[in-house]
Amino acid sequence: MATTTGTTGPRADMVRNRRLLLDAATAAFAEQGLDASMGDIAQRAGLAKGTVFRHFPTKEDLLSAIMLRLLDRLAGSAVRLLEADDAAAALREFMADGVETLAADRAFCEVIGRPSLQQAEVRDAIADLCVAVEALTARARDLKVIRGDVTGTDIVLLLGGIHQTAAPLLATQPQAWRRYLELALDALRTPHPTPLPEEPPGRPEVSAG
Amino acid sequence: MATTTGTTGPRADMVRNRRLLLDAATAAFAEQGLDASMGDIAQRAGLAKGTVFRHFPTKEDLLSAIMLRLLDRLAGSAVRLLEADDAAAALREFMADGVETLAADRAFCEVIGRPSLQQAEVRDAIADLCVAVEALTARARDLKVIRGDVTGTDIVLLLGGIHQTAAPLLATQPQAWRRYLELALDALRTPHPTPLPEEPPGRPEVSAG
DNA sequence: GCACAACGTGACCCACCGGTCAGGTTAGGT
DNA sequence: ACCTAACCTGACCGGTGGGTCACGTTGTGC
Repeated sequence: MATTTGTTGPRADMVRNRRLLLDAATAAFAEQGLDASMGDIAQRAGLAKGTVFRHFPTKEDLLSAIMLRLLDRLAGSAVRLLEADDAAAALREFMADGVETLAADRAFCEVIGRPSLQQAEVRDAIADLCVAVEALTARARDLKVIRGDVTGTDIVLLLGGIHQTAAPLLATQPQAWRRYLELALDALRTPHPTPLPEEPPGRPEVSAG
Repeated sequence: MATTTGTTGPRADMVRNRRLLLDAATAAFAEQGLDASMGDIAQRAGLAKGTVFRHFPTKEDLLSAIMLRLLDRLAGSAVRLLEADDAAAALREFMADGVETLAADRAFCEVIGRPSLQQAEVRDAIADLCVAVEALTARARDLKVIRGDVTGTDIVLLLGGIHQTAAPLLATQPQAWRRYLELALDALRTPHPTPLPEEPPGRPEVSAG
């Protein structure tokens, strides 16, 4: 009987190298976006290029693995915040977390903004995230702390928008996104707004006034 | 006496080719972003690669020329709208124009969001745009149709943010940006908001209540 | 219509990138 | 200690991109 599950699990160095690779790739993609090269990632991990391709057959596969990590983390954050007492504060905290995550990761921004770059798994993970956030949003909506015509998908999309608004200032004012997060929150709190055009996919239900 | 100005102006075919190049590059950059290649641009223009580099020594020079064109157009639009009767409608129209411009041009989005890609001329043109938009914004602010702590720079930055918010939906809902423009306008109209943190550069003056 | 400078051309250079593979290396069971 | 399969390695390949340059072509003033 092996020390790992069933039919002789993966070798120890492979597990270790996979971690090294994921960490190196996370850093490289975060800094350089999709332009990060496989060679550079291998070098950061202290491994040969071939090893990268043994673990991830294509660059897209590696990218997807990292995007899934991030998306899962955000979805987990949303689920955890569902238990918070203050629904408005929970939503704000989630959004701050999301925007900061985007600000720290160029590749994440690029992938989120362009579905054509997303593999099926990533699209699914984004959909899952929208569902989780919809729960968070619904609570705030029901308590009337945000307007009734905003969906979870809106919130997720806004993360990218808020970050992009502040992006040009990122180098000189790393905290500038806070300004535009507050602006967005003011929009969400608008008391008796004219309804927004075109519901986005995700939750076509509009809470009755 | 030459047919052109003073010291034997540029040759006729050069002027024509420059136009062809700018048009081809505009289209290529709009569709493919910064990944558009000089070879592709030459082909679109029906010219040889060498000709492109004769007119624009580097890819960045060509890119800058095109960004300047766009930025000038937007600044002109802002100045023109200063004469409109309805300040609020003028601001909305400017923003709609800006967001639509971004939605139609990938390279513009990429350059706007990353100052490290901007040559000095482009940065100056963006600053000029912010000044023009500040005039537009000041009118609306003075008439109290938008909150007092929003600057022209905010408006310019918001263009990128609004577009980015809708970007993931662009393929399936080309008009989705309208939803987020309305959301942004609601934020701008917030009556008695808590002041936003950290004024952006551009107009540190906050109109007195 | 001539002559020359300005301009256009496309083959060429080099660096880099994603991806492959034959052969050396090592972990881990016995 | 030893064997083997799993794993790592780095040289290698085809393709592409930005940029150059010697040469042919053409617009333009005289």
